[in-house]
Amino acid sequence: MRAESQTKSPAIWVLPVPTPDGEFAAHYSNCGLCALDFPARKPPASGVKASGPPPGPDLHAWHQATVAAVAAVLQGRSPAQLPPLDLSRGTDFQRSVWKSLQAIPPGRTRSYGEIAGQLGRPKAVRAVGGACGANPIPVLIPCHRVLAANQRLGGFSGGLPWKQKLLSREGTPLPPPAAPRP
DNA sequence: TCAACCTGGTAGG
DNA sequence: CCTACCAGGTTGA
Repeated sequence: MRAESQTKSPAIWVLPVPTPDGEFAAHYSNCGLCALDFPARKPPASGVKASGPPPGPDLHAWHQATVAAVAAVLQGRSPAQLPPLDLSRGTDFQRSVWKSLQAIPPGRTRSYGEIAGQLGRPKAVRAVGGACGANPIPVLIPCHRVLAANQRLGGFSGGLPWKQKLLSREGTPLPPPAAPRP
């Protein structure tokens, strides 16, 4: 046995994550959850998309944890447990940002500048925004809890409506109809 | 090398 | 309150 072609074929399994807000799609590598997609209007992956080598030890256990974790966040609560996260495809900077995001509890928010300063790069505010946008596992890695200065919403790759919905679920006071206006 | 980014702060109306 | 503009770190082509 030898590594046949693991260079370009990560072998990803995609499983559906049913929730009251739609069906998310969880992508797993042999190292854990590597991506989470928001509900699509027409999810092509309503099943398993296996291809190549065998999955991790317990793909089922991982997925069970994912489903429970996503459900918890959608209810504005902190997940009791997370599946192993495979963030290997991110840069060091991005991983450090994502790690900081995981430290933000539900109902609390930070600004891009706060995250940047926390990482020792107070000027890298824009880079932090970029890292948030590159977050492969939204919801579980709460990039939605990062607001712009002035408590404005800022942006969101997954769509601002989702950012608002997630924040309101955890009781975060959204900027009044006077300040916002992206 | 260059442009794009989920920003931030300042200046002016 | 709102637009305009510049400074700025990191990333991917």
